[in-house]
Amino acid sequence: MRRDVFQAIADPTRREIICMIAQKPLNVNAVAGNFEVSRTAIYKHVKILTECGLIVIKQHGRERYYEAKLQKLNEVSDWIEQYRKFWNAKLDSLEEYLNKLQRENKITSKNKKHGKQK
Amino acid sequence: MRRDVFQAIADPTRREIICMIAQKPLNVNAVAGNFEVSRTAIYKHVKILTECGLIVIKQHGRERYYEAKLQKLNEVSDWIEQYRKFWNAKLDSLEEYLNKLQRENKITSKNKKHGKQK
DNA sequence: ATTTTGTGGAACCAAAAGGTTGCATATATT
DNA sequence: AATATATGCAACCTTTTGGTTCCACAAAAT
Repeated sequence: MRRDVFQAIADPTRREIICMIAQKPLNVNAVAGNFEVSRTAIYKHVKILTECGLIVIKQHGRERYYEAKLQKLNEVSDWIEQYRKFWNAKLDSLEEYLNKLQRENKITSKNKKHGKQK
Repeated sequence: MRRDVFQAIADPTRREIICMIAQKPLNVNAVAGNFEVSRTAIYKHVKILTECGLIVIKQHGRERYYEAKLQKLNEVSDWIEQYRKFWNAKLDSLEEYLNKLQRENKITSKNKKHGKQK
């Protein structure tokens, strides 16, 4: 039973749940009311989210409110950030290419001006 | 057969594969050589990664080199970024609290100065 | 020409994931 | 006290996932 943030956010339903309770804390029924699936199914998703620390539970009488605690998402964005330089490098060389095109275009424009100006 | 980036990076083996070929393009055997599992297992992981666009294949003779193409990871980091304000907000109020503590401490220090200066 | 190497993929399997119904229990409401 | 509501969770089912072995085929190497 692997339970890390990467796996937690892999499921679209769980991402929706995160979206909902990030706005304001809700209890299971309130969350389940917005889905087709049963309360138990939502309960299981929420359990996974609490087990990996993306949600905390605040009890009020018999009701339990789920609160988003999304700092753990940093694990994911940190992992992604280490690769950003790779695709930025690619984009940089694209930019360079475009600049080169532009320089060439300038020359062409000059030629045009000289050769075809009306 | 859902095939989105969130699900693709959920598996730790696939994240390792991404890490490896981000350094330099490799073929299946080279990748599989670094894992305990079979070539076929790696082949399947790579297939998933290509199907969601995180990897492209460059063929050289009978060899196929996998290249990382990680721009799609933006989908994930964009999703995370929309929530950063939530946990930053929490950090902000912590900072405010610390500032308040510091202000109170200043007053205490002043009192100390007045009362206990040598 | 024959053998070796690199690869894709079918067929199969066990475990995990995501769902359900049904029941127990604690807290509010009447 | 009796009823209604909010919740946790066991038991069960189906589909997906991650793995395997085995075979086919194309390109290199001998």
